[in-house]
Amino acid sequence: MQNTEIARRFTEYADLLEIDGANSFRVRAYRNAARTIEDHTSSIADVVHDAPATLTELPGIGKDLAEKIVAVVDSGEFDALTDIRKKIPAGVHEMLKLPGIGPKKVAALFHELGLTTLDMLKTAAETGKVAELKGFGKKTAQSILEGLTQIEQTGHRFLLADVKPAADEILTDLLQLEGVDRGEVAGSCRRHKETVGDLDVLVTADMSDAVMDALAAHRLVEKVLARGPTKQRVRLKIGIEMDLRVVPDESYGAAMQYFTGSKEHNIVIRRRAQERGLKVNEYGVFRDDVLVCGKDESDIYTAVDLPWIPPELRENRGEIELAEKNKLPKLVEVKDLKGDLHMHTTATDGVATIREMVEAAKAKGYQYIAITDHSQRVSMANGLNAERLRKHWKEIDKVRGQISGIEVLNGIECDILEDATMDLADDVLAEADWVIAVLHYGLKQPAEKIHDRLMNAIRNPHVNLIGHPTGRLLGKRPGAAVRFNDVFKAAKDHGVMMEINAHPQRLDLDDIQAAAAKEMGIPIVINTDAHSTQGLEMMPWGIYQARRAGLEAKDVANTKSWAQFKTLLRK
DNA sequence: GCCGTTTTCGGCCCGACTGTTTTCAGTCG
Repeated sequence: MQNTEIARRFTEYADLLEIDGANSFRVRAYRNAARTIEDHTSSIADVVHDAPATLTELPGIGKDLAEKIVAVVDSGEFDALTDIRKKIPAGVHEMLKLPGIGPKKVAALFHELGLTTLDMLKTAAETGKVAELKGFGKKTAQSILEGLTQIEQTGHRFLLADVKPAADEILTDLLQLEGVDRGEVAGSCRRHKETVGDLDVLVTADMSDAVMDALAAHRLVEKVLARGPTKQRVRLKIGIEMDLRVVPDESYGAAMQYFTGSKEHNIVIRRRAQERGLKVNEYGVFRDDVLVCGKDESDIYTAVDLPWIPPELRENRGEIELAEKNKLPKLVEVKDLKGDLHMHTTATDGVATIREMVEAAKAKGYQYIAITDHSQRVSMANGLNAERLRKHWKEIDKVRGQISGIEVLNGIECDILEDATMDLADDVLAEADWVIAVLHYGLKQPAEKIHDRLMNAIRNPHVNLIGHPTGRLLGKRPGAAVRFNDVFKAAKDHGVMMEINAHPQRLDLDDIQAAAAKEMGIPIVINTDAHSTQGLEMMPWGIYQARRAGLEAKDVANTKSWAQFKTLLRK
C-alpha cells in the first residue's frame, strides 16, 4: 500500500471526527499523522513489515496512531474509521469540499435536515430548506449551489503551469499602478507546488481601494467574491480563485513569509518565535506587542535564528533542521542545465524535424541532447520498429554532421511491455547512445507486476534512464504502484538514472520521490519530453519540482558538461 | 492524540472576512 493511500485514511478520519464534533487537537493529531505519512520518503508499509516498533519515532506518531497505521497496512482500515463511516455517510463527507462550508455546517445539514448526499443537498438548497436552518441564510444556500456547480465543472486543484502565468500577469499589471511599490505572487504558487488550489497575490500600497478596483476590473477576473479593507477574493475566468492582500510596506516581509506558507512551515516558525518571547503574524515580529521587524522576509527568519529559506522547501519536511545547521541546499536552477535528454520529432508524434529540434536546443545553449522517439508499442504515436529506428538514427547522424557545437545522441524512448520485456530487442538497444525505458501501458497492474517490469528494465544493460517512472498524469490518472525503495536500490546498483519529467502534467518523479532518489545518490535527469521546439521551454516546471526535492546542481546529471556527462553512460 | 531543558498534564499558531447575528461563530488560508 502506498503512503498516499494510508495518509488518505487518516485525513478522512480527521474530517469525519471534525464533523462529529471531536476535540480539535485530536483532529489535528490525525491530520499531522496523515502528513507525516504522505511526506515519508520511503514506504510506510515497508516500515510496518520490517520494523513496526520504529513507527513511533516518526513525528506526531505515538502508540495509538502507530497501531492504527499497522491496521491500515494490514487490512486497509482501522476499527475507529470503520465505525465512524457507519455514523457519517460518504455523501456528508463530500459536503466538506464546498467552499465556505466547514465541519460545523456539514454537521447541521446532516443532523438537522438529514441530508446524506450532494444531490439531496442541492434539492434542499433549491427549495429553501437550507436557508431556514439556524446559522444559515439565503447567501449561504446560494453559495452552496454555486459550490456544487463548481465541483461538477472543475474539481478543485489546478496545474501550476495553467495558473502561474495568470497570476504573474495580474501582478505585473498591479505593479504598474501608482502607489504600488512592491508585490509578489505568494502561496503554493510561489512554493512551485505541482498543483495549486488558489492563488495569493501580495502588494504594498497606501491606498488599497485603487488596487482592489484595478483587480476587480482586470481582464482575467470573472467575479469579486469578497472584499474588505486589506483582502479581496476574486474568481478568475480560468476558474481558480485568487486572494489579493494589500499590506503596508513595513509589513511586507512578514506578509510575504506568512502568505507563502506552507501552513505547516509557518506553524513551526511561529512556535520558534513563541519560544523566543516573540509573536509572528502577517504584520511583523512583535515583542510585547511592539513591532520588532517585518519589512523584509529575511527579517522574520533572522528573528527566529534561521537563515532565509527558499520557498520551495517550506513544507516542514526537514528544512528547518537543515537551516538550523546552516546546511540548506543551494537549489538547482534552469541556467545550470547543459542538456535535454528526452524529446520527440516528426518520426513519431513530434511536430518538429530532427534538424529543427537540434537547432532549437543549440539556440538554448545546450551542449548535448538526445532524440528519443517512441518505440513500436506506442502505435498511436507512430512508434518505431527496429527497421524504422535504425533509419531514423541515420537521419540523426546526417543532421549531426551538418550542425556543430552540440552533441546529439541517438536515443529511444522504449516501452517496458506489460509482460516485462522491452519493446525492442537487445541488439537494437545496444546500438543506441541513450535508452529511456518507460511504462505507458498496463499502469493499473498490481504492484508486484509493475515491480517486475521496472526491475527487468533496470537490469537491462542498455537502459540508461527510467523515464516518468510512475506514468501519472496529474488530475487524470494516478500512475503505477511503484515500489521506490527497491527500484532506487536496483537503479543504484546498475547505474541507471531517474527522470524528473518536466511536462507540467507529469512532473514525475515527484518532489518526495526525487528527494528519496537524491538521498540514495541516484543521478536525476530533468527532461522536457518536448514534442515541439516550444516544448523545450517546459524545463522550468521540472526544475521547480527538483528544487522542491532539495536537489542541487550536483544531484542533476544534465547539469554536467558533456565531457563529465559522458562518463555516466554505461558503456 | 501527541509531546516534554516549562516533561506525564496542560498546552497545542494567528488573524480577516462573511453571514447571520445584535456580539459572534464559522470558515479560510
